[in-house]
Amino acid sequence: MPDGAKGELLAQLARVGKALGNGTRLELLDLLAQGPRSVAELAAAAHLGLSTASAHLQALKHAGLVTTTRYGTTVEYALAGDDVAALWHRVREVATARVADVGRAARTYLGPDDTEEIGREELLRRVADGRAVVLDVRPGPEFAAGHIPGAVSIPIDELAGRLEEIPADQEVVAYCRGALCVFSHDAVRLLAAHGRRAVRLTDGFLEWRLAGHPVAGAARP
Amino acid sequence: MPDGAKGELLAQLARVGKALGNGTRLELLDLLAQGPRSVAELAAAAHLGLSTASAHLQALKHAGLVTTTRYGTTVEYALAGDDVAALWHRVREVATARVADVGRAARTYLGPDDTEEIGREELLRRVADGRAVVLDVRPGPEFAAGHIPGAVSIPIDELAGRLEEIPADQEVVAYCRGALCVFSHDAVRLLAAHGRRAVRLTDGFLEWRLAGHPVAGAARP
DNA sequence: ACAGTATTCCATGGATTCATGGAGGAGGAG
DNA sequence: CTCCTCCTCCATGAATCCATGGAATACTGT
Repeated sequence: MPDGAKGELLAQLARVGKALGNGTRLELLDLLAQGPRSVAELAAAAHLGLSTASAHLQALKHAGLVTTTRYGTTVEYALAGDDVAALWHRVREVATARVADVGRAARTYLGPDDTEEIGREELLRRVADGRAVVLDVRPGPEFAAGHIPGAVSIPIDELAGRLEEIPADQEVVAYCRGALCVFSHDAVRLLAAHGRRAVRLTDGFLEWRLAGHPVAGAARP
Repeated sequence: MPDGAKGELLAQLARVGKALGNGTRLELLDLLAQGPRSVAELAAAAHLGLSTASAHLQALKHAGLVTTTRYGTTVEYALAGDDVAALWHRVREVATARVADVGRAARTYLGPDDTEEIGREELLRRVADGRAVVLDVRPGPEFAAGHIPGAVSIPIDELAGRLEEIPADQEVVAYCRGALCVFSHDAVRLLAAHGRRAVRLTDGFLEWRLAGHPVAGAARP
């Protein structure tokens, strides 16, 4: 890399890349793609120490990928914009398509390919027909920060104990955070094991939002 | 970042980010976005030692962003696909929009904002009207690997000595690699200094190709 | 087989990144 | 003012990354 103005420009661009070059930061970015969260919440959700989470969040902020807002004593981090969400989505897409080990790791993490998936348009069609109910299995705060209009929220942790809340005469379309999120896979398996007809959305809420579909409940206090 | 399957998946995804986290690699990626090149060519174009260039190219390959093909004794590196070009474009877009220092470094590198720019559609319109001639000021090999149909190739280094090759009765639309490439800025300034009416394409060939416009001369032997 | 060219491999020292625990600072409630 | 909560800053040692020059490898042409 040359010194001088060009080198300086490239070095600045590389800051964005560096921010994406750490699994912990990617996990935080993935959480933030679902909605704004405080440092403590993010640390808990990602099973990180507070210092560690804070440091990584500041690295993301320094790279311009997230912004902060102070509410009293808590600091809320949020994605800097939908272009950042699109960047994160593109990274996953390229990695999935181009790195064989990513496909392997994804299969290990998501489990066997035994669940049926449908696209966003097919979901809309089935809901319009009254054939399907949409089930959001993400943790409660993420549902609250925004979800597919009409979806029912039952976090995956509580699903086993709340099966009777789901109307028995319709099929279920479960979704979660995005293409590499395990919750919807687990939900479909759990529902199928209880004799319910269930499929999952191919990707998740991030892709739904990026595709420009309407979002419910995204108000900020 | 948790251990286990999820941590493994995130670590794999981070490999793509790490590959983007170094200015030298970004420069190589930017060159490869213009077309396939050998190691020696890339090293020369980026002013790198051969060992250094080779090591970085292998890092990009390990992250799945580029592929290699052997032709006799030379190894040709190429972008793994247009999804990688789109990723690189998105990184620049986010960095430009979100990191103040990038905007500053870009202005320093590209020079004062004294050149008129037009979009791709406007370029097509002016060419269709016979009002404008399109000038490709990238180095010869990049023009050969693909260019805007009908464009004339005069590398920026040779432009000062080849001004008479450009028809005097039309205005010039100069373009180069992409949004952060300095050649077209320099070309417009040079032409204007010689009394020619010249504007530049807002971005460059990378964006032209990604937008799905036709490309000439991209044949591979 | 031999010489020549293009590329990769390897060893090295210096710089950067990382996780972590404890101190420090900012704001709110009493 | 004082405690309390939430978060940031700081120091540290281990791990990783980086540029570089010289040796080793792969292939071509003779």
